[in-house]
Amino acid sequence: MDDQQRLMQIQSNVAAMNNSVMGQQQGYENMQPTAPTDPDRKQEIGDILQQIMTITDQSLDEAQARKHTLNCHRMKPALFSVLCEIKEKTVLSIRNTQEEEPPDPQLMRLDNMLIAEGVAGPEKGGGSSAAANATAAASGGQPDGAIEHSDYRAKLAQIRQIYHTELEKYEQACNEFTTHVVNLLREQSRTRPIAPKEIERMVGIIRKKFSAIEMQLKQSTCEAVMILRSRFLDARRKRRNFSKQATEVLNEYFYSHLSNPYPSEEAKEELARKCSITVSQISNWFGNKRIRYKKNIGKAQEEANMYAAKAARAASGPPTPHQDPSTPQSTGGYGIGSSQGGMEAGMYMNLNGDNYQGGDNSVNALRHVISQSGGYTPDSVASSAGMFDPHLQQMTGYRPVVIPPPGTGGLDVEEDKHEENWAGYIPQMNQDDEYSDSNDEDSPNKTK
DNA sequence: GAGGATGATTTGAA
DNA sequence: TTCAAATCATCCTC
Repeated sequence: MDDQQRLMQIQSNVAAMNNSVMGQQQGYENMQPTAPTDPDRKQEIGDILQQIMTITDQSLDEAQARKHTLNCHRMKPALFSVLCEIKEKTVLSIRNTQEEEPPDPQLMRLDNMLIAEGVAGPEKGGGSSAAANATAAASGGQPDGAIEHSDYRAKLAQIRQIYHTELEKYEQACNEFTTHVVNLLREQSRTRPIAPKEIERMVGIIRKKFSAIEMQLKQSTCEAVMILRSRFLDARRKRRNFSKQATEVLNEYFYSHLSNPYPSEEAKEELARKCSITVSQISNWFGNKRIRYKKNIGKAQEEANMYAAKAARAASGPPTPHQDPSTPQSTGGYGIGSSQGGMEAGMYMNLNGDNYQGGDNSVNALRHVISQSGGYTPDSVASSAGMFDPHLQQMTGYRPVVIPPPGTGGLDVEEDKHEENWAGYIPQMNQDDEYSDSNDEDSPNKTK
């Protein structure tokens, strides 16, 4: 509907309502020296409306003067109330067409993310705690991790602060602007019909505009957090070798449980504590170790020799004049005699799973270590001076060994569910032959 | 810088 | 979920 039509409608409404406003007009008429006739009155109302319609086309001073004239016009209250009524109807019809909009899913997603990341809502662990976990995993619990973590937290705190500052600014600006517009509308309501609902609607529009700006801010904040996070997670890929001591501990465990190198959860946790790395890193390490052991069994056996010798030295320990023969010293590893709940001290096993009551010398210790490492019989140990013979690198013949007797708690490893698969990779002496000829390519139990 | 070593990740199977 | 295997990415040694 254009201005002209609206004007016509208002005029006809005014004409129709003329009778109803007559009562009001009576008072004014009494105040006026002359009472105009009907056509004159219509003309007058038409003029007033025309003036209202064109008031915006005039200069400020001119409009101000016109406004003043209109305000003082005797017909003003009646006209004003009619216009208010019409306006009210219009506003209601607009309002009715405006459905209550459901919350924007995008905004909800952003809000949820910001809360989860600890940027919005109360300051809590959120993303920073996730970061802490990831950093711990990345750094292996080493001090560097703490540095990275604090760095991440500092940056996240910075983002949080910027976000809240900006949000506050927007809210303040929104409130100021709303107040300004409301005041303006109230001011205007003196000269033109403005219903409270219209003001409400205007406030709603302003808030909507500002919430759109807020959404942009939230989006930018989310992006900043994602960038920070991705940088942080990229750092996770930066590999750091474990400390020498940690590798030693892990290798000792591996070679002293060579028959079944699958540490239980408890053992993993204990190893993780000892090595200052995470349980998942322990799992990774054992996974890699098993694969690489299989792939390069020759080299692995050299390493096994080394650790066997080392364990033997540790087991024999410094000479003690009155050592109890029934309690050989711990290997220092996680197997027998260790604090890990392994087999009782002095209880060793041979290939057949028989217990061997150990003595007090290094041969016994070797028996233990080697039985743990590869399941050599005491005899074979003795014949090979308690070490993996270099020939072992070429050795053939692998079969399951070292079955812990029931009820002993066994080796500190998981149940033997993997043993069958792994058994094929355990170096094993043929009990009839001391060891196979290194060049015996046709040996029936060749290395896989 | 090349190449091996090594920790982490991905993928598929059980 | 855990594991094996393959692969990636980085470190380390020469």
